[in-house]
Amino acid sequence: MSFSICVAQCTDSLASTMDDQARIMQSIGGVSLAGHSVQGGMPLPPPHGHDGTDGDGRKQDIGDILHQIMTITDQSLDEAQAKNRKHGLNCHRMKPALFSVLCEIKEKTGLSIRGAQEEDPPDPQLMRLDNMLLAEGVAGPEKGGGSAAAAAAAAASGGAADNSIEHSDYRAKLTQIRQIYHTELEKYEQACNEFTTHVMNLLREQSRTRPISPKEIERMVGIIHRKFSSIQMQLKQSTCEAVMILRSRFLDARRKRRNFSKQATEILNEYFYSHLSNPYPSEEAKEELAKKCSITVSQVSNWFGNKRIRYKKNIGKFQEEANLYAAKTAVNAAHAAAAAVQNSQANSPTTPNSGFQMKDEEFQLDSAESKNTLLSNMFTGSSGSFSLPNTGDMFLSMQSLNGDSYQGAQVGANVQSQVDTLRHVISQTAGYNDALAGNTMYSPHGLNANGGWQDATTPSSVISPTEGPGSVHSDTSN
DNA sequence: TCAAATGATTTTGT
DNA sequence: ACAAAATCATTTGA
Repeated sequence: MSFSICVAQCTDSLASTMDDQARIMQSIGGVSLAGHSVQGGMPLPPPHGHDGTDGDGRKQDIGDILHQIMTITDQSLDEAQAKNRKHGLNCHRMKPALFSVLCEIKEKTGLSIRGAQEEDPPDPQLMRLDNMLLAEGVAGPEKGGGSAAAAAAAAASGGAADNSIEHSDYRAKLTQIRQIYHTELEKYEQACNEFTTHVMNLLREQSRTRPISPKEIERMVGIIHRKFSSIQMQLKQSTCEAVMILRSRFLDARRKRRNFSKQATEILNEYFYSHLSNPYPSEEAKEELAKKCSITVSQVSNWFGNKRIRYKKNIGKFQEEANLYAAKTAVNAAHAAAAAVQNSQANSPTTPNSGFQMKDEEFQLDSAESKNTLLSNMFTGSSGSFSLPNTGDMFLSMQSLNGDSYQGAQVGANVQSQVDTLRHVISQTAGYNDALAGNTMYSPHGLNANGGWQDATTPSSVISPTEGPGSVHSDTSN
């Protein structure tokens, strides 16, 4: 990617900092060299000037040497020739003197290290990127961090998108990004180290011809590192972007929606229709449903939210479904009730509602519909005439089965919800037109006049005194 | 290919 | 914070 460009940039700017020094030297040299025009590449002049004028000769001498130094820095260093020349310069008798002069000049110009650059404070932007990469599992400890990151990502995106097939795909891509990131990072580090040692060597060598304090070297190293870390930041940034794109593509549940399994839908529907008067599962109930359906709790919440609204919007459309599930749970209810009654009879012979004993065999019918008819027949009586007060009484008695007052043996399954279901069945068949007669209790679906559920305020328990006797508060499910 | 169904998200109200 | 309502984006079945 932009690696080579960045390195080039870095080298450029580094070169420019070195140019600065060269320029300073040039300006220093420029003063004393005025008027001279010695071209580079010349062998060292004879140690001493020709004629007597001592000052003049020495001046020229120094000028020559300086110029040669300049030429050396200007020229490429890799020629073997240059080595010889450098050596010659280093061994020149004027060298120590020149060196000390340079030191002096340098001190006067106060070039050394101004401000020392304050141990660069941690860049907040970089920190943010680092944190994010760590959270996404791109940076940080080797393998295994990926799954944690995926989980974190899932949690961040609303808790949905559970461990599924898509996740493995996502993880594979994330690993790919991770690998690229790490190889690039390694490359940068290597390049940075190489470059640093190269510059250090260069400076060390130069320090023989000009004064370079260790602080200066340090500063130079700092510059290099800063340059490279800015490159690293670019890498981190683009990695973050890549992860973001990946995440939005793979973890956006809306895109990758999957219908729940039939079984899950069944379970949810069963719960919904058997708690029709108050279809607000408690937190525990949600958890249990989630476990049963192998979906998340928030998915359960979503499902109930959708279901409530859609049911309410078009009750007619759901009628059939409601009947189906009502019948289904009614069968279960019958099972449970039968078991419970038998159980309780064993314990206390005076258990009420003995008329509610149903035998399993009575429900061995193949279609839900026929079950339903059977049930409604049961409750409406053979004549088909359905009297509201009777059913009301019946439910009262049924509720007493599960009421607080009931001290007998434990009633097996959730009789409350079963009552709900049964009531629904009845309302579907005979009792429905009677609902207009003013008894809201038998209006289907537990919806009140305002279109709200009868006790939507508290999802679990709390019986409101205004409710009819048949009102059910469920959520003691099991 | 299309409409219906459906799971998820966003907006709004409390 | 939670639920209703509206909406979106996808799946499914004809």
